[in-house]
Amino acid sequence: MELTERKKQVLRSVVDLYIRTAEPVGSKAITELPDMKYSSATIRNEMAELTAMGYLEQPHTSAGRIPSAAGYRLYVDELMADYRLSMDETKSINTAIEEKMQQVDKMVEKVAKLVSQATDLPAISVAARSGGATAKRFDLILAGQGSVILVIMLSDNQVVNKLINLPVQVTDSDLKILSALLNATMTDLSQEEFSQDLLDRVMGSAGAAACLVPVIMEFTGETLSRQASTNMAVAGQMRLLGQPEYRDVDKAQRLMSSLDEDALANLPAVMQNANGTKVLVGPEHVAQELKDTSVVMTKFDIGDGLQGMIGVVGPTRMDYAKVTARLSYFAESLSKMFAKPEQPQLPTGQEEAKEE
Amino acid sequence: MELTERKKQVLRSVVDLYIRTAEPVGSKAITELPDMKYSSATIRNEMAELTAMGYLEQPHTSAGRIPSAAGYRLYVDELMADYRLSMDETKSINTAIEEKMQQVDKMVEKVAKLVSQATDLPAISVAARSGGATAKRFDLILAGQGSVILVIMLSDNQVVNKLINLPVQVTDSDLKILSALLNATMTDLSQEEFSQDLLDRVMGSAGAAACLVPVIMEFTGETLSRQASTNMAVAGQMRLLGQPEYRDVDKAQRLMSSLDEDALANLPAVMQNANGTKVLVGPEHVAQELKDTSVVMTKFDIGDGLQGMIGVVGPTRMDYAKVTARLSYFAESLSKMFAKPEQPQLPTGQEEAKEE
DNA sequence: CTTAGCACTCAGAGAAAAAGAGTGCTAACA
DNA sequence: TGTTAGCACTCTTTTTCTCTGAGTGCTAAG
Repeated sequence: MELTERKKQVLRSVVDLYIRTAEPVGSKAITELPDMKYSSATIRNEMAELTAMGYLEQPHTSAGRIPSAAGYRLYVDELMADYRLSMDETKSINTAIEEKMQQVDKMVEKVAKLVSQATDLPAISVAARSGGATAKRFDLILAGQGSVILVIMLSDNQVVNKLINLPVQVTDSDLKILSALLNATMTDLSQEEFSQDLLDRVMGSAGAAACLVPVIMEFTGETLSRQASTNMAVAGQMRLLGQPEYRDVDKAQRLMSSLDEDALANLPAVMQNANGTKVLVGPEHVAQELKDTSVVMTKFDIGDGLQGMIGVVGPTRMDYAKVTARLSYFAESLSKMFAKPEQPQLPTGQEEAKEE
Repeated sequence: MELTERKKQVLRSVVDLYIRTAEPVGSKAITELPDMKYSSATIRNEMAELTAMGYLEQPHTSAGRIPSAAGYRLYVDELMADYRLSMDETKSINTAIEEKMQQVDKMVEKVAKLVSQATDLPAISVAARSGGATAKRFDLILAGQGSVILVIMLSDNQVVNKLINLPVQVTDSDLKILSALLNATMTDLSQEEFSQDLLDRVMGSAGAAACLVPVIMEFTGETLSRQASTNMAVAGQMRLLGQPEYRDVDKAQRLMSSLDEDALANLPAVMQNANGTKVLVGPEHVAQELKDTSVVMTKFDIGDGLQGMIGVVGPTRMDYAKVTARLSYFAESLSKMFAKPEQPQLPTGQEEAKEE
């Protein structure tokens, strides 16, 4: 059987309507659409054939049709109309990004939150390093009696810090000496280069605060390897409840619990060598738990060897056109923001102050 | 009418059962409890009187009784049995705290997450400063061409950082000079002391990187005032769905949306001058939206003038004994952890590395 | 190839009936 | 005087049944 132009038009109409109403679509509803010049009988025939071809399904005999996974696939790949973002939409996305991206290390959480807001669906955001990070700078700060704060700045401009409690007293100048030493010897090293040998070498010249060195080295090593894997956040799970397919609390709950965890860990892998925006429809999923939801995701560039990914999860019946458009725009804006380090990302810094 | 010992016993039984089953409790069910030596008829009489006294209510004539707000109140204040935490529970709380509290500045989020996990209810965690914070140390780090990372360490050991993009080029030594200046002039100042005057003064001696000063000052001021107000996180909203009273998605959604926002902002105020663990039952609430949920909350000490608060939100029918016990223990452990700066919070630092 | 017409199917709404849980009251009992 | 057995009554919940209407597939005519 052939997929004629008219069949495509019918399929598109069914998907469009179903996305809007969440109810099975009957031949009559299609007839009433503008641009549809055929009678319900004709549409019925077409629909019957589309069903036979696997693009539509029927919940039961006397119901209308709903798109099958294959139907959505076709819709996403060929049929759906481009969704043009309105000025308002682009503007609100830009403002959000500008206002929220202040603290570098909370980036992932904030992006997830923003994307979720923009799409009204649960969102996930991941930052992963392709190469390995290195430490760019160490600072040691005395914090009260006997505890020290270690601040490490990574090559990707993330800042991590750790409170270390000491068994012995150290002075401010001890720390100055040690941090100079750390900066001299331990910066720009990849995780693999943190060897026993290095530890011995640093310990040798560490002076009074030597007891800190093993802790610092271990933490640094850990940090570098952790960052190397992934760093991800999920936001807006509750938004699923807004979708009629999740009126059933059990269903919603089942999905939600998987939204927190490993199921999502696989997603970045899917994006690995893909480019642009990718849509995973229902059963095409890697993760079992997500097999009746769809995922839209896209990559963006953070610079300094960091890869970002944002995505949203929703019912298969989600508004792919809108979601894809917003997500792509988001990715674009984020890439742009990270891409121009010479150029202030905010006009010139008057708005810097606004936070949260 | 008098609240006899037997009436109390009946009331306690009703609340206990209702907490466990979420179903109205009938006289028969009470009879079947061990330690209940009266017939259902007697219990019925008692229940009728408890209802008249306002401690119980009847959803409809032919249903059992459920506790009224007053009933819960009495239960919480006098009736409920102490819940003894098992070794497992205390251990898992301690391990969680030890493992997760590495990054000082992500404390609030992590505590919220942990508390929610421990109670299986949505949790909120707040850190608020009684006095004002001050900056303890400034660092400026050159990050690629034309952008600088500002790291501020606050008097409460929190570390905040901000990426600043520059309209002009600065060198590493410019930054050294400027940060020395900042550390000399801007540390230990409360928010109010950040005046135009100070700005002028610092600008005057700032040298090459002077253009950074306004941005830094503004950010610092903002940070101090923001930290001074509150810093809060909510976690585990979805856990509400596990409660039978929220099988109704609309209801759940309504509550959830208020869980994110202002409704909670009032809670810390309630704790202001209270001590220990506090229970707010349903209609006793400040926040309209929460009027048919209960909140259990408790304070803990972060040290350095910081006050912490943790709390959970749940149906009025929550297991107060268990929740209160866990929450109190949590608060205690956290206080302990923050209270001993001379003493390593982890044995001696071998485990420091574990993160996430 | 398209369309009008029609018999047929089946989910969902509603009404009616049946079941069951729990009560309040009375009267007997210790 | 406090306790309990017994019973009629109330009202929710569950089940069963009927009915309605949307939507279909097929046939035959345009």
